[in-house]
Amino acid sequence: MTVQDSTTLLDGVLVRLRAMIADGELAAGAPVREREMCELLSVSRTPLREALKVLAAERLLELRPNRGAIVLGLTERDVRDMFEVMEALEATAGRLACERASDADIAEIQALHWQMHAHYLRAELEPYFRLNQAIHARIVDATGNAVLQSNYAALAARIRNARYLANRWSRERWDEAMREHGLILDALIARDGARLSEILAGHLRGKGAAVLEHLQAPIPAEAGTRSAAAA
Amino acid sequence: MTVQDSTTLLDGVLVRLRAMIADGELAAGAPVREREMCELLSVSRTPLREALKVLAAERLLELRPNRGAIVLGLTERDVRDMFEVMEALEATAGRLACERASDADIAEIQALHWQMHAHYLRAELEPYFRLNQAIHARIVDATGNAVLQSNYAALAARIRNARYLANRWSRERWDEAMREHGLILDALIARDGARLSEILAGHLRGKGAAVLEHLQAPIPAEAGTRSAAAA
DNA sequence: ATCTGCCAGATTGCATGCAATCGACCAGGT
DNA sequence: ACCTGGTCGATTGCATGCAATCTGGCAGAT
Repeated sequence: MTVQDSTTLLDGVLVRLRAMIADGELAAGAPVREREMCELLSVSRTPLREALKVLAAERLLELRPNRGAIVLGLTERDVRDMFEVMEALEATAGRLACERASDADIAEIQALHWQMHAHYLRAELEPYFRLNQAIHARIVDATGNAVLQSNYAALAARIRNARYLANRWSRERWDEAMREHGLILDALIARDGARLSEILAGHLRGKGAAVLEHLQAPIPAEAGTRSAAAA
Repeated sequence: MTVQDSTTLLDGVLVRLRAMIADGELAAGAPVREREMCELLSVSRTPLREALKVLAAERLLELRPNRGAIVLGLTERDVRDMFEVMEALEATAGRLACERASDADIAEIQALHWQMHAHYLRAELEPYFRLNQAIHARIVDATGNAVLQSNYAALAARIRNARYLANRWSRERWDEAMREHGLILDALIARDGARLSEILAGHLRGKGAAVLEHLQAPIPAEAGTRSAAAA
């Protein structure tokens, strides 16, 4: 699939660049040169430049005037801040989802849960994570709140681009997370909003703590000052 | 102040357009034609087009391929969704602010509070609202969480552009809001995070309910489908 | 040896030209 | 009278050219 398949070149470039960042193809700190990227994507500078501006507004890139763009990494502070906000969003999502989710929504989340559980048993990290993210996203979606959804998705995308976070889970943490997911499912099925909200918040705190712990030693190429480009 | 004073034309255009939308100079549903706006701002199409893309990503505009951009209005659903998210964010902000705010932060918020109170007594709506927004923003800032800050600011900006929301407060609602603000200040000074969090959430719910109530009758020019342009 | 000033290459910021697309209007047919 | 098909004007999407800015290296002075 090339960039040209989209309705507009800009859209295609956006999709492609976001994927490249999320997949680590463009690592944190990597410079993004206009002409170079133009050749790679086979588009002219105009749509590419427009895409860079949008991605900068999403805090995925940093634009340094006259000096090009670089992929924004996450500082420890960023991760901490983001988990705090995600905790707030998911807690609210849990409460609302219990009120508003359709039975079909819950059934689907349940199905995802057991799929994930199977991967957990087989210690298949990659698909486990994919389903994990899907479950959390589905809970948020089940609130029917589009604003909540998009804010959550934006944060999730930014965190995902720090791929190294996913490595080196301790077995204990994994077991604990899986246990928590069991409680999450129970609360959702019981439509106990207060309980689900609390569990999700605790789950996020645990996740955040684990991530931050593993963020101490392996400090990857870190770059990017906090200068607000266009937010 | 013209657009040219900024470091880059794009930045200038962004600031200017955001202000025009927030001030209602560009009303909801109004089309934004490139050439027209270029003349108005005295820039060429390139920086203007880049700005439009960014504003679309911020959900302030909607880009319709080959048909130009229009200013996005807020549906009742949008407002409801946004207040739900703001409630979550402010609740978290209240809790964190009590832990982390410096005494100077609190003193400043206190000063803003009494200024606002003075305007309340004189029934000066406009400055009252300005200070109201400033107080809430300051509480969020006091958490030191940049992610929380920017997410909150983005929502506040989108809501602010629906200016009609500010009109026709009932006296009762105003009194109640002022009372609540007194409690907010008390809790903050006492650094009682749990209490502040709860009060802020309730305050937001009240605000949201009041806004939605007044949103029933005066349905202004509404426009914009929910098609995600580039989010 | 270190520092300062300058120059050249590279890269971005902006302006503009061209082609493709969309919407409105009008003519013709049923 | 209503509907269908086609054309024209307007507007956007994209490509490219030019000037301004920044980086790195080098020469010369202290």
